This record gives sequence, structure tokens and C-alpha cells, in this order.
Amino acid sequence: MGRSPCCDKSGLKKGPWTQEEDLKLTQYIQIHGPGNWRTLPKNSGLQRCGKSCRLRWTNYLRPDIKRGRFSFEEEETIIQLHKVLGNKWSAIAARLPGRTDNEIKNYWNTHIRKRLLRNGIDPVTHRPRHDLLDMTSILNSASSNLSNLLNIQSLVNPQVLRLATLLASSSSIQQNNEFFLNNHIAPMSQNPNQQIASVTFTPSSRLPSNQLWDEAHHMQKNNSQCFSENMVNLNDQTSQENLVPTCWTDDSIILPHYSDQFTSQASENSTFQLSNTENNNFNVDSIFPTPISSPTPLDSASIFINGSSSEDEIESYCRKHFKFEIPESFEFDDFM
DNA sequence: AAAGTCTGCAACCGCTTTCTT
DNA sequence: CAAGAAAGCGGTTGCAGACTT
Repeated sequence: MGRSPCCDKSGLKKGPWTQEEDLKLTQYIQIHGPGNWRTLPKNSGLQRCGKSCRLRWTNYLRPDIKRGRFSFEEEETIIQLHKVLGNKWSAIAARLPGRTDNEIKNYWNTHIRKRLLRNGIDPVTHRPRHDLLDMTSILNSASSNLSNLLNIQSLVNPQVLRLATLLASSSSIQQNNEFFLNNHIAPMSQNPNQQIASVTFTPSSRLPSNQLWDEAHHMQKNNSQCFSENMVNLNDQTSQENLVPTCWTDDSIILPHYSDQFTSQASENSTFQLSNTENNNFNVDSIFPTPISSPTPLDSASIFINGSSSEDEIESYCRKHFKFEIPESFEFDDFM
């Protein structure tokens, strides 16, 4: 039954690794491969447990590890992935070549998390913080109004699968500025079961520094108007909850992020509708007004796919409504 | 310059999942 | 199929170096 213990933990070294130990581990793995961590310390002459060796190798010594500061693109990718995956550091690391889960986790806790908090965004929910508001009343009103308005019952259904194919680092977005939304109108299904997907959009965060303030103020002003005009059944508090405030960093600005799920529905003529209620269609250009360039390119978008949709349906949907295709290398099962 | 405080990150801990016997 | 170890993973800690007073 079972296997024998991996190692006798008494007398094994702990703490920081020396250069000599690193060299021993590296040389051993270069010759024999990572293989069996249980027997590795004994065979390589290291006074460490296998677990410690594995950690040292995967987090530090592995030759394909990219060291140094995270780029802006990497940081944005982490934020977008965290929005969808939460604290699944290994899943996030799998999508950032050369970065380890430990490194990403550390970077999140020491940099990104603090930055989001500083900017008034809850790093867990990625939504504005309401520390000073009465959370009970917000939750009560938001849950009743929003679920009705946004067909949210389909979104919170455990069958709903999550897919975020359009990330900040996605070449399909960066190379294709046609990824924006015009006033395409299509009928929207009122039956949640017929709903294939809902979409979350994030407008571009990169603008020349001298234009940032004007752009931000303009967008914030227009966003407020847009919501007050369109979200007719929402009270002020839930409207506020749907608006992510403008965030500032040293050299860039994060323009208002729309983290709402706008429902959408496929149609025969490849047009596209964003709508938050049965009767109030959004004019997307008015959501993302652009005095600088028109239309506003989007940095990222997340697609929430209905769990009953097949892979073919999803792919067909994306091809139809967005000017990109899901890469062949993308594995749906791995992503979930 | 010294002491205290803060920050970043490597490494560990403990829990869960996967695999082997 | 069950037991138990290995592997994987996320949370936490401890310490070195940077920064502030």
C-alpha cells in the first residue's frame, strides 16, 4: 500500500540556497532531467527535501524564466486574467511565458494590488470600492434590479463558462484596431437560454500624456450621462456601482473601465447589439466618446460564454461578431 | 551615522489533488 | 478500491536591503 516516505526530514537543510547548492541542482537536472523529486536530493548529493528542490528549480533556476521588471503589457494581462480567474496564480502564469506563479503572486501582492487599492478599485472584485456607502442597501437594490435588467440569472448560473480570449497582450487586438464597436443593432433575445454570450469591454488606456486629463474628464462626464439616460430602472447607488472611476498612475491613465456585462445576441446579418435593458439599446460610441481618435480602440474584452454553447458555437460567435479568431493553440478545457 | 520602518521576494507551510502501490 | 506519498498550489513568513527620521 502506498509509497515509502519521500525523505527523512530530520537533518535536512532549510532556508536560502547557496551558489554551490544551485550548481549541484542545475547540473543534476541538466544531465538527468527533473524526473523524480523524491530521489533527486539523494542522487545529487543535496541535503534538501525533494519539495524544496522542486520549488528552487521551478521558481528560480529553470532556464526559461524571464527575470526583471514586469512590462506594462504583462501587468495589464495579469489584471485582466485575475479579473476572470481570481487567485489562480498557476493558471495566470501559464499564460505569461517565462513568469512563475510565485513571481506573479508576489508582484500582485506588492505592486498591482496596492495600485488598485490606491485607485479605489477592489482588487478582489475589480470594481469600485464602496467603503463609505451602506453596503446593505447597495446589495439589496443591486441584486434585485440588476439581475432583472441584465439577465444576470444566466451569468451566475454555474453552467456559465468563462472565457477571456481578448486580453491586453492579445495580438489580435493590438494589430487590429478594427476591434471596436459601431452602432450595430440586432434583436436581443429575452430568453436567457438562447443567449450565447455576454461581453465585458475595457477601452484603451494609452493616450499621450498631455491629452489624458481632458480625455478622462470628457469620458467620465459622458459615461455618467450615458448611464443616467439608459439605465432607467437603476437607482443612483447601482449606477455608481457600474461606473469604475478614472484611475491615475505616474505616467498613464486608466480610463473608465466598463466591468458590466452587456448582453448580446448573435444574428444572421452579423450585426451586433449592446443592450442593458429590453428597450434601451446602447449607442456604443456614446459610451466611449473619443475626442482624440474615433472610434476608441479597446484594450481588452472578456467574453462570458453560456455553458450550453458548444465550442463550435463559441468560435463561430467570436468570428462573427469580433474581427478575430480564437487561436488554434487555445484550449478551452485548459482555460476553464 | 544610527535606529527604526518599509518593501520586495525567496522560501516555507499546509492543504488539496493526483498518482502509485 | 483504499491507503498513503508525491506533486501542485495558494497563503504566509522571514530576512535583506532600501528608505526615512
